[in-house]
Amino acid sequence: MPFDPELLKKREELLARNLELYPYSWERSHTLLEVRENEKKLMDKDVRVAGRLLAYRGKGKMIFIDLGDLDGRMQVMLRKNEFDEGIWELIRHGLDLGDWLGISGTVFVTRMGELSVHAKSLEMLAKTVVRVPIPKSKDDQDWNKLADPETLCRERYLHWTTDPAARQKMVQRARIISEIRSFLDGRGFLEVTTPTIEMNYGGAEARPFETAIHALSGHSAFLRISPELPLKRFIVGGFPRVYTICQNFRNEGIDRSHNPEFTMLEWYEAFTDYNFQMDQVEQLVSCVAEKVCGSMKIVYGDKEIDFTPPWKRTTILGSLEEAGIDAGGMDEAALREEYKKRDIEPPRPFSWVHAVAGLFEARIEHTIEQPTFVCDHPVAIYPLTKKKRGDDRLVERFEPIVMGMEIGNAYSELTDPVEQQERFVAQQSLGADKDGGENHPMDTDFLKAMGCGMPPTGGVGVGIDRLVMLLTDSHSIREVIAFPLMRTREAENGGDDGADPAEDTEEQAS
RNA sequence: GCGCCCUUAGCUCAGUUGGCAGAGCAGCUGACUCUUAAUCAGCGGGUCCGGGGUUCGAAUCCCUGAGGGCGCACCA
Repeated sequence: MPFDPELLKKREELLARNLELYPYSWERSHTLLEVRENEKKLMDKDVRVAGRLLAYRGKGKMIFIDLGDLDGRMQVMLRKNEFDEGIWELIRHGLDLGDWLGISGTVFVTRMGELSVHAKSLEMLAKTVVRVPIPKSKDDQDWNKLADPETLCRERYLHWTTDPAARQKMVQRARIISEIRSFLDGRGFLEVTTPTIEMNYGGAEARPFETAIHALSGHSAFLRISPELPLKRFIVGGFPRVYTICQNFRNEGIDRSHNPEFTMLEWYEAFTDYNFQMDQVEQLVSCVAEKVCGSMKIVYGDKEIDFTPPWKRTTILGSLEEAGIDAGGMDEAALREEYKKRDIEPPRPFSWVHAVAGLFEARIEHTIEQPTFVCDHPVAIYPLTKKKRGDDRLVERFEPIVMGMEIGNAYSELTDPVEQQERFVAQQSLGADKDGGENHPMDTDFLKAMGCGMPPTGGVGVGIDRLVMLLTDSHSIREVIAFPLMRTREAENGGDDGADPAEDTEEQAS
């Protein structure tokens, strides 16, 4: 049982005294922050405030409590001679840290100089039956602060309840998404919705989550790995500027910058190429940073990141050359030597394109700190991109990289339907060569759509979670995703059946 | 998937060489009408992550399972 027996008992006793513990509503006049911000105007005036009980300092016939709400905290003073006996009894023995309370009273300042509410009445808005680990704090120090990273993620309501900074992170995330919308809406983009469940998946190189549709006799279906192909159908259909903000699902690794389910922004703009979109990305991100963080220069860990345009622009081959690796002038054999010389594990299958991409990831990517566009990637890996003008080995693609993290991906989108078909075929044979044997399905309907005529288009994807990480100084994707994926806890019922399931799976596997 | 580490009261953590399970905060009882990590006096609180083993004796050592953290691999 998740409930605390002592608190359950207390709840029963209070209910038996005809006290309302879970009322239907409560009229609040100000948030705690509003009271603080309007101190002068509200001085000696009546207010009705509500919040969670965060601290209780009893001094016999006079009690001070602290209430907290979304973004504020306020002291409340209660005096015995100003309450009925029954309510005073509730105040003395019925309150626990975590309870939601409604206070009506007068704004004043204590002799110690603290802005407070002198309570005239107190009402219980929600009696807790779980011990909420409210920390004590003074200045910048905290005591007994919930610290177990597992609990913080699994029981996020406790994290939010006990840590204002964790709540603030969610507020910042919402603001960032809101500012992105208003930026794109302001430039004439249409926000559209694309399917989460698809009969065919595509738009990225990733293993999908597979499911089954009962209504279609168990026909297999997939969770979207990218909204790219549906969005391009919008372009074909005559919408020149579209975007979506959606969850993508990739059945792959989980670590500090990867969650199986993550939020993606993608937009497509007809009649533009990747050069145009580079300008647009730096404008979007710098604008959002300024609106949400108050400046284009932000702090991340012990570094300062400057999002002020223009950002540095480089290429895969150019950045390798800067690092003393002339990959552009090397053939496959020379690249193989380079891997040996630098003791880097070579990609498999080994080819010029994979070798170049691999060298960049191993040697360059993590060293990039300030916002940088890395352009012109090897062709074979990116089947949805136009070839680089003047170099058939490359495609017109860029990735904005900040603090070693890819925060996006953009193309001059491939619009020649016949070349698209050829690239899909080439990608399939490439997939068959890999040890995973991962094979992407051919989306012939998408080819038909492109065959109907797709205007020149620049497309951009931005990983919202990673952008939020940067703008909120978060160093794990779990800090900015409200409910990150966690393994379920098993064998909570006890018993000695712990070993059996493992044996079963081993048998099935062999 | 591989390696290393962690799991003790509601929370944060001690726990020596294998020898009665500990502290602070929270909680309970009492005192206190301007406190603010309130203070003071007293009290209660445990599946030491689960299961098995070694031992006269296990939080501690061994095996095994679960969950978590970090690193590696995977992930354009």
